[in-house]
Order: sequence, then structure tokens, then C-alpha cells
Amino acid sequence: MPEQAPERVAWDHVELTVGEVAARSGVAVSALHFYERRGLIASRRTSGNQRRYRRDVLRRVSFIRVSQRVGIPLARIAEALGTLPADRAPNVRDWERLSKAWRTDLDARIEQLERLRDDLTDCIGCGCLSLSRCVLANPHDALGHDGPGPRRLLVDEPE
Amino acid sequence: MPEQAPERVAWDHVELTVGEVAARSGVAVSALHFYERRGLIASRRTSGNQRRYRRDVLRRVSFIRVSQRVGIPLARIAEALGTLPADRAPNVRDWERLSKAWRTDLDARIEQLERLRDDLTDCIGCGCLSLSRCVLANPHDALGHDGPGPRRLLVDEPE
DNA sequence: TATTGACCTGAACCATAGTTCAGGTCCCAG
DNA sequence: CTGGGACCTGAACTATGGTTCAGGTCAATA
Repeated sequence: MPEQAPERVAWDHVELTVGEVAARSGVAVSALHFYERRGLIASRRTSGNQRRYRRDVLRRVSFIRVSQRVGIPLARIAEALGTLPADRAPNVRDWERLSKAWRTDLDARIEQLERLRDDLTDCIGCGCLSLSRCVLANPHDALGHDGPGPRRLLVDEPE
Repeated sequence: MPEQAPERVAWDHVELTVGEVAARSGVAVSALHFYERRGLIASRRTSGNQRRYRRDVLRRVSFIRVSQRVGIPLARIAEALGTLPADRAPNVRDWERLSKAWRTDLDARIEQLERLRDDLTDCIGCGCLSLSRCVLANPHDALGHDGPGPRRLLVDEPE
């Protein structure tokens, strides 16, 4: 009888319960439920309506965690995961493609922060923080309208 | 009669209504109310219970905006503003001190993001994103407990 | 078979940073 | 002295990323 299905014992272990995924991924059960509602992960249900996950959900959860550390909102992570092939399990090149997108994102944000730091350094030098003069207070979109009103009088009056 | 208080005309303009502060700072009236509830700014009330702001509120709001761009949460901004002298108007050196704290903060976060980018680059190379091996998935605090259970079997089984 | 721990759902709640709305007041210009 | 825009308050709502709780079910073990 134990000879009848030699690999069946192993494959029973292949599907993970939500608690197992939580324990192994370090993510709370409630978070896994949440990710599932948002479409980031999926599960099969047993006859008793309990979730069973394929092992590769661990890689997805790992990707979610990494992406969040990179600062990507869940909605974008969901989008990215949505580009994974539905017909086959994602391979190394699939994950590589997604990771590269995040790298581009990270590069951009680092550059932005560096610009910000430089601006802030200038601002420390000039000590201004003035609404009308300071680059920091004016993210190069606001201001430019120079409507009526005693602007100079009210904005940059000395203290 | 107009000679009686020569500078009084100017000083009437010195106090700003909430609408004026909103217009000049680019921050919504509702946000100004919100900042006031959180103790980031303060106002005098007229006999009719309307807010009147001293001009230097503009500099505070400017500081709040800049700080938010740097990524500082309002609670920390409030703390920082709380260190300003209560007895006199803040001067250039006061603002400089606060800005320098944010610079330190920015430096740290840039460094952190750069480390993250390097890790991610490695990860793109190895294509792993494995929960047990990947530095990214394990922010150097989790894991380390190696409790019972078929860990190797379940975590890093090949796809 | 009974029990206990793991699981299920939906609703409510947390923080952050506000906005929107309803219902009412203030105050300035004509 | 009246009309209307600016102002007031508190409550409810937005989005993000979840957690907590209540009430009930599933499943494996003793």
C-alpha cells in the first residue's frame, strides 16, 4: 500500500497552509489574506474552504517584501506580478525582469533624494526657507503665478 | 487722525487670515487647520473666533513643506518645531539647526537606498529572491532562528 | 469521539495626512 | 443694513497597509 503512490507523500507537503506560508515568509496570516484580496497571491481551497498555496507563493511573497523595501506601493507590485506568465511557473528571467524595473525606480528615487539633499545644503547655507526664494519650498511647479496683492510686503518681510 | 498711528496701517496687514496664508503658502485651508490641531502652527483668535497668523507662520509652513519633501513625518516635524524658542521669533540659525538635522536624516536614507540598490543589483545577478538566501528578503534581523520543521524541503525546493 | 489549535469571514480599528461636507457665524462692500 | 464670500466646528470620508476581533468551522491528535 505505501508503494502505490511513492511521490504522493512528498507532494502532500508541497502545498502549504496559510500558517506555514506565514511562518516561512515572516509575513502575518492577516497580511497574506490581505495580499490575496488585492490579487498579489492566489490559493486553492480545500473542500473545507481552507487555503492551500503552491510553494512558489513563497517567492512571490519574497518579491512583495523586497518590493516594499524598495518603496513600491502594493498596487504597483500587483501590476508587476500580473505580468508574470499565467501558463507556467515564473523562472529566473521573469523575476530578473521585474527586479530590473525596481532598480530603475530606485535609481530615480536616489537621484531625486540627492538633488533634494543638495538643495537642502544650499538652503542651510542661505538659511532662507523663504516661500518666494527657496528652491525647496517651491518644487518647480507651484509659484509662477504672480497675481495681485501685496506679495513682497507679506511674504518676505524681515523678521 | 491719520497721523496718530503711522505704522498701524502696516501692522494691520501683518496678521494674516487663514485664507491669506493658504494663498501665499500654497497649502489648503483644511491643511492649515490640521497643522494647527497637531501643534505645528498657532494662531491668535479675533473676537469673532477667526484665526489670525503672524507673518512668520509662512516660514513655519515653508519648513513643514520642505520637511515633508525630505520625507519627515508630521510628528517629527512638530517635535522639531517644538525646539524653536518660545520667547523670540526664530532666526536664521534656528532654521539652520533644524535643516541640518534633516540633512543628516537624508544622508542616512540615501545611504540606505544605495545599499538596497546594491543588494538588488546582486539579486538581479543571482535572480534568487529566495527567502532563505536572499539578503533582500532578509533585512538582517529576521531569520537566524532555525527551528524544527522540514525547512530546506519547503523553502528552497526547486521550481 | 472530544477537544484544541488552526483556519474561515466580515467588520471594525490603527496610523498618516489630509479633504469634504453640513450647518452655522463673521464681516466687509455696496 | 443686507448679501455673499470667508470663516468656524465636528464628523465623516479618502488612500495605504495592514491588525484585531467576534463568531463560527475544520482537522488532527489523544
